Amino acid sequence: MKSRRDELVDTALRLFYAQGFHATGIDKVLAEAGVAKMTLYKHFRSKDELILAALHRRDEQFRNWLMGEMERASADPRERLLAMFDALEDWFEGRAFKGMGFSGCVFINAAGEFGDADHPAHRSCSEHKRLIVDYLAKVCAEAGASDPQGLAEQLALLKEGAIVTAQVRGMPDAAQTAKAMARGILDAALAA
Amino acid sequence: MKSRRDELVDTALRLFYAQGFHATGIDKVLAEAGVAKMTLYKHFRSKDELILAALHRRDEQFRNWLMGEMERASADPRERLLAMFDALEDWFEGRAFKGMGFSGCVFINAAGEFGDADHPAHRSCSEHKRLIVDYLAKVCAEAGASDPQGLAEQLALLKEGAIVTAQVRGMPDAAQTAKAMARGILDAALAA
DNA sequence: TTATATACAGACAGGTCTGTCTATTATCAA
DNA sequence: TTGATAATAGACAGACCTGTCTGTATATAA
Repeated sequence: MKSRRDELVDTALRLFYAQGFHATGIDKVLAEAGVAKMTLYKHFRSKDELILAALHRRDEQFRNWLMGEMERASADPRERLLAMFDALEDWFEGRAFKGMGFSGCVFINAAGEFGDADHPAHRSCSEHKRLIVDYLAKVCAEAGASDPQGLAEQLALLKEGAIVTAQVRGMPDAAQTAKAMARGILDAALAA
Repeated sequence: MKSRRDELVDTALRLFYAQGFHATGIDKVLAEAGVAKMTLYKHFRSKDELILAALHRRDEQFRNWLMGEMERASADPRERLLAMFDALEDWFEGRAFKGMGFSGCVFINAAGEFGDADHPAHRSCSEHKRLIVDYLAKVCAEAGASDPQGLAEQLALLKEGAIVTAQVRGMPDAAQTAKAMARGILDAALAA
């Protein structure tokens, strides 16, 4: 059973993601979560703290989902890396997270709203992206890449490009465009 | 000499870009521009209209800059395409637009704040990205690509990925990562 | 039962936001 | 000079924002 705190964080994440951080008021979160204001301020010191909690939840949720999809797709590291882009396509098409249609990457959105690189929310976004690159590098190493870090950076860059293209231009097929490019990169990098 | 309207649009663009759209109040724009409130509301019906005007100005400014840099770099279409990523690096390092440090792409940021794809601001962002792809496709055609549109989509995706990586993770060298990938793509696509 | 912790509803203060209004000043052309 | 245009400062309304406070209800555990 979900605690009131979880209820708040889940609702906040959903609204922040769909409508933005500054555009979403505390009262809207409270009304949708069915929670009293004092309950929020007992669990969090401020809206900023709620924002950080929502980003933290999303980090776990998203990485668990992505790694799960990749590992479910294949046992072969190279295929796992390519499977990332199929997972992205599911996400872009709205099939990945129930109750949350695709509105781009909440971390890219947050980095835009909290432009100062030293802002805690911005740092949290940077950290999320780094963790994903770390995971990709691990899989690249398993695939026998000579420069797993560099290869992971390239694949991550393709992922970001696909997300932005899907969101800003409404082109979910950007996932397959990126996948085709990834195939070329992997062919070159893993042709030992 | 700059008109009051231009003063407003330039100031608004600078503040919206650095601090976000919802986080930037009209009063801040007015104070920085040194313009009275009624002057703003004589030129624009609402803040939303000012936002659209700022995005429109940025569209012209950015595309003029990018196309200028590419055409200045070389007369060879293939080299022009690669020069895009050197221009991006200048931008990421803060050398491109005076008075405006790098805070990502204002269109990506706006699409995040105005998540609804039907919102006029979001549509304006989509349009900007499309115009850039169109230009890239033209240069790809000049380079003799068999599928200039498809190639342009790939290069644009690399560009978006580099921008996001540079902003969210503070890695301006993402431009060179993208350039290396672009070279591989172009080698394959233009190997007639 | 009694004590304790948790959550509730709702009012409230103090600030900020957009957009409107009035009244005044500056500019420039006929 | 006269008249028209444009911009000014600054008050204002009404809405919304975050965060605090009071007083009440509920549930759990000793």
